[in-house]
Amino acid sequence: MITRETDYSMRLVLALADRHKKGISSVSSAEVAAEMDIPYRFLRKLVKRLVVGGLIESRRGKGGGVALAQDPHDISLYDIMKIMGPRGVELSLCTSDPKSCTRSALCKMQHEFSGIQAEVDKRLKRLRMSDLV
Amino acid sequence: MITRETDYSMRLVLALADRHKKGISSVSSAEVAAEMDIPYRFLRKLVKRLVVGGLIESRRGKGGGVALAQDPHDISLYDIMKIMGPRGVELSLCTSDPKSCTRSALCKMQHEFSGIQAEVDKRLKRLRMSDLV
DNA sequence: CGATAATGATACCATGCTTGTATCAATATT
DNA sequence: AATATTGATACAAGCATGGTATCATTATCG
Repeated sequence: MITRETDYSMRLVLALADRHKKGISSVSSAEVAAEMDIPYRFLRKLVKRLVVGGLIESRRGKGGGVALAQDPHDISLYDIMKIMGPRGVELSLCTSDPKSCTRSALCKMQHEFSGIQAEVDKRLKRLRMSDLV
Repeated sequence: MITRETDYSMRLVLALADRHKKGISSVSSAEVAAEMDIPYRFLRKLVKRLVVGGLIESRRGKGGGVALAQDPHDISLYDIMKIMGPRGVELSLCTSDPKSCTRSALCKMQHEFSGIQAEVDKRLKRLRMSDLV
């Protein structure tokens, strides 16, 4: 499921990829919030997580702001979703933690789920920010 | 995401498919709850929804119970997930309700999401209960 | 008829997740 | 020193999930 957090994060990264393309070194969170229609305070929280996650960089003080920490070509939707929470990427407990399923030995579904999970992951990793600017 | 409701519903349907195979016409919710390790009252709610959804049938009174309404071969995991709630099947608002995305015209992601959604749906539909008994 | 075994219908509740908001501290530029 | 930015943390409303409780209805069997 694409949550609001993921949605907003994508918008932010896309805005930064756009600046990157134009050779602009950084932009303030406030500007991105206004441009991409994201609640400012909410965006600030997301910025922090993406910084910790290594996708973007930030600089404090006047004239500061945020910028991509990597080339847009190296950032996939999968990367963003993983930072925004494992629950955004994983379909079921079955695949991520097989022990949580008491009858895993009997369950033929686990294999099927793994296949679906792998396919989804593959496609999310293939979807790079550079393709969307 | 596979929720508890979906998980329990699958267990129920699998138990009924097992009875179907053995030629047993019906079984009580209580028996399935005990056998499949599902909270009884919770299961009762799921039973109702699956009956309304047309996947299973129920008969009241002594000697009553529940049974499959269709052949196990005609019941897919997709069917169960759809009844348990659209949020179980759909990845994002983007694909189900394009109008909810204000910048849909600009958004190249919508197409990608649709592709992933279609692939997941295809696999879920392919996964039939008869394959799991 | 009456006891019993089952589902039908509703309502309720606790917990956690999602989506925000508010406040103050730290820091860099001018 | 003023200002514009991020950093850190706490708080809160709303909704979804998982689960429980109660009473009504219906079918079977003795």
